[in-house]
Amino acid sequence: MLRLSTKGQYGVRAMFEIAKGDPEKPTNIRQIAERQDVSVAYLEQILNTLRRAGLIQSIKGPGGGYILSKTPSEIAIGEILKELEGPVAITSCLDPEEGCSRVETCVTHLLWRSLGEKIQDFLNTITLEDLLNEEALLKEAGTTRTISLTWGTTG
Amino acid sequence: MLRLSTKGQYGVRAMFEIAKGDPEKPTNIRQIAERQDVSVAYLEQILNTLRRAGLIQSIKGPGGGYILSKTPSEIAIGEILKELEGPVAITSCLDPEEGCSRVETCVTHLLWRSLGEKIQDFLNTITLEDLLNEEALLKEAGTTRTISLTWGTTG
DNA sequence: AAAATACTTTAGTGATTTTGTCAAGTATTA
DNA sequence: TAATACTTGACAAAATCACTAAAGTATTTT
Ligand code: FES
Ligand code: FES
Repeated sequence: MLRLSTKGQYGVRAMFEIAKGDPEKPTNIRQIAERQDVSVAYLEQILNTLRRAGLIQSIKGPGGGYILSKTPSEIAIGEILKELEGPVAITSCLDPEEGCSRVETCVTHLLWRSLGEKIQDFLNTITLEDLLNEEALLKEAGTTRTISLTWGTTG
Repeated sequence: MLRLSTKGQYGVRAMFEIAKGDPEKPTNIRQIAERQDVSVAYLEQILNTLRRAGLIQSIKGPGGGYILSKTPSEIAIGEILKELEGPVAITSCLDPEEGCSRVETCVTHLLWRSLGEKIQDFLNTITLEDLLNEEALLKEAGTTRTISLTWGTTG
């Protein structure tokens, strides 16, 4: 339950891949596609959305590609997902575009709203920089799984 | 994003409706359907799943219906959803039945896992009793929205 | 100017999932 | 034994997902 679409997943992975690159040298779409194992055509859609949202910039011509509009620490995962999948809305009742007449008296509504806010908070806290740091830790530890996540459950 | 299917939503609402009833007198399916505005046929599917999972018991014959197998405080929302929608799995990589070869080195995987665990923890903390208490508060406050949720975001 | 590179945009499509409905049961009790 | 009520499995319309395809626009190098 509560699955994220591939669009959101690929979007985050693509942003991560761009973040890993040199801020001066754009990462081109084929590199992203290859490293993250996603089709170029599908990535085009995704990166386009993210560019229109202002999260990345594109540079055309030979040697072109994509760069981040802000530093990795300023880009939260929640922002990326929001652009690709809209705001967190556990139920249609919570969707600004749909709504529900029961809202006023519905107890479960409060539950879903509360859960949604918790998720949103979490996603807005984690940034691309956190992912970069995490990868550094992963490599250090070799194949051993890192537990020292600042956003882990044990914390 | 991250929408719950209606099956899960209706399931929780149905369980709440049963929890509201007298533990001695079963709530019949038509009452649930009417009060929660869901079709009887669809509810049958849902309640059947929940019964097989042991969360509710059915009582046949005239005056029959459904009762909870445990007290409301012993039934977490997470249990209900798990039966109707399977475990939380933000990505297919996290699904026990699917998996992914990248798991070992994938940073985003750690992110989704962490988020999933947070959601799971939350859903396992809230019980039907919490919902009952919340409704009592709601009625007390009239149309004013209650903010005093123990599981609210204001903490 | 021309060619190469690379991003941009819009359509369309097959597979899958969701959201139910329908119909024919079985079990229990007044 | 009739009425009530739960049980089960099959099925289907609708929506969403996860892409693919193709033609276009912009920029830079030669
Ligand atoms: S059913 Fe829509 S708010 Fe509860
Ligand atoms: S893509 Fe499957 S674990 Fe990251």
